[in-house]
Amino acid sequence: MKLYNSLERNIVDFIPINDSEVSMYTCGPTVYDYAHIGNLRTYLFEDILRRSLEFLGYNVLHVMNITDVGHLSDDADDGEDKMLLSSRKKGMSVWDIASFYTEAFFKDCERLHIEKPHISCKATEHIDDMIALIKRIEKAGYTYEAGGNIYFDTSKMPGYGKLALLDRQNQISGVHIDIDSNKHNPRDFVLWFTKSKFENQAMQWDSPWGRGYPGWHIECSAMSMKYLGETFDIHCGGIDHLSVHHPNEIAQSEAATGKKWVNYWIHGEFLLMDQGKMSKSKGGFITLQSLIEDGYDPMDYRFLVLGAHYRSQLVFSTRSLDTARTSRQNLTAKIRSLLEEIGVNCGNELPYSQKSPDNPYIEQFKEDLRQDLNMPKALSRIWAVLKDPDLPSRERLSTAFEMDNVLGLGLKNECVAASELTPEQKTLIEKREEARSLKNWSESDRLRDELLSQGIVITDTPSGTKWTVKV
RNA sequence: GGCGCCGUACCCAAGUGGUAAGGGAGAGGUCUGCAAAACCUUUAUGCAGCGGUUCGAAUCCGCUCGGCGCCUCCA
Repeated sequence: MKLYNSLERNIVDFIPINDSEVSMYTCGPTVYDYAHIGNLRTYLFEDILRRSLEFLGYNVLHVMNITDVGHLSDDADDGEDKMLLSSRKKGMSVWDIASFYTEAFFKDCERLHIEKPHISCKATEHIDDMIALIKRIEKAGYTYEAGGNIYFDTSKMPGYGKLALLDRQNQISGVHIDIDSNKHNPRDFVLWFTKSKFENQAMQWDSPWGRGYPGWHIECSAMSMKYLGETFDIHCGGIDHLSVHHPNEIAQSEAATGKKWVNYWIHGEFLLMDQGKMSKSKGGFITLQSLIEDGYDPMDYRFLVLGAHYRSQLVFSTRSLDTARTSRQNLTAKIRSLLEEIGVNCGNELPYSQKSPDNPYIEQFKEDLRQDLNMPKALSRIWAVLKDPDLPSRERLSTAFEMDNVLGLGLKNECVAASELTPEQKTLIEKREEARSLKNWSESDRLRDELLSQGIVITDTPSGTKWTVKV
């Protein structure tokens, strides 16, 4: 397996710490609002990575955090707390906001066939772990107190910012940087806040440094190490985390343990709108729900995402989603016609075996996955299989279903309805057959239109008249 | 201003120095009373432009033009 490791800025061989066991941590959502489809692209990418690893024979332990602690809208000690802002707007408590959007998030994931992490951990349930970790960092000498807050001193960390190539960047630029005057260095960040300027700050905890709440970055370090150990294989997230969040996570984790923390950093690129990136803070974002209300199937969006490599920016448009929908519908239609051909109806046992079919397509498919998750290419293999005239229908299907373990399009749920027609509709079809045999075309066309208005699509084939339910 | 990424047909998109996958859309055809579907065929002597390295470049190097992201909360 080859993967692009952001740490090395290169595609490298993936070698887990323990043979075929893979420990993987993915940065989860901050639950103060719905996820937008840009957020969801990242979770789709992580799902595909996990499924690919599993398909290639690895045992994956997947941990994801739920950020349900309020965070400041910027890294300085000012700005609005997003959770608080949201709770004020909706007239709910911060705790209710968190649980409401957590549920909404998992519902979206389910609709997109994103596998649930083995462990989903809430920040608010791990405050003790964070405090313990900050203590370790403090003991190791990487912190200072200023203005009531505990800061991480980045100047004490030799390789700080390696991931983001920060050493190559010109920090003092013309662009504004609101420097928190308590910081010794602009890149320093808060581990623990005690000075909240918000009234009625609902989320506060006691700590050795005073009553307050944790900094933004510490939760990922504390929880990932708790469940995956002090060094683990893979850490994923959106590309935006490459420059601030992840370097800070690395700095504090490695300061605490003195060892390398994560071996492979894998980042998903952004989904862009015509005008630029989609962002929570700028508003105007698209949710999965809104796509569904516009008549799309969540699988249309999954299909769209599968069509681009995870490290490429993907520009979203109605047109591209329409194309994905058409293409996916063609794919499922092909599946259904093969099922029909071998006489499998809804409810029947599918012609699927656990054993990998003995044809070259699966091996090619695996090779595509091994090449840094080349999903567009992997996806093209399914067309090749389904269209291969030399392969028996049954084998085409079982190969496609096998591939779908990674693609996650739910192809096994496709089936041909055995009988859903009302007696009246059956009569209409019979009447039409009669009219056709008498070459009474106007009558037969009228009956076809009538059935169509009831959602029944009639097609005449060489082997007789067939009907399908309009999608 | 600094850092990084990208420019492949009408659209999306893969491409690992050796002669351009796949999907949409379009065009022709087979079939058909018609329609739809299905199937077949077809659509880039060229990969932003210009130089260079090489027997050979979409792939490597340089420059130019254009797009995007980051440097500030962000998937």
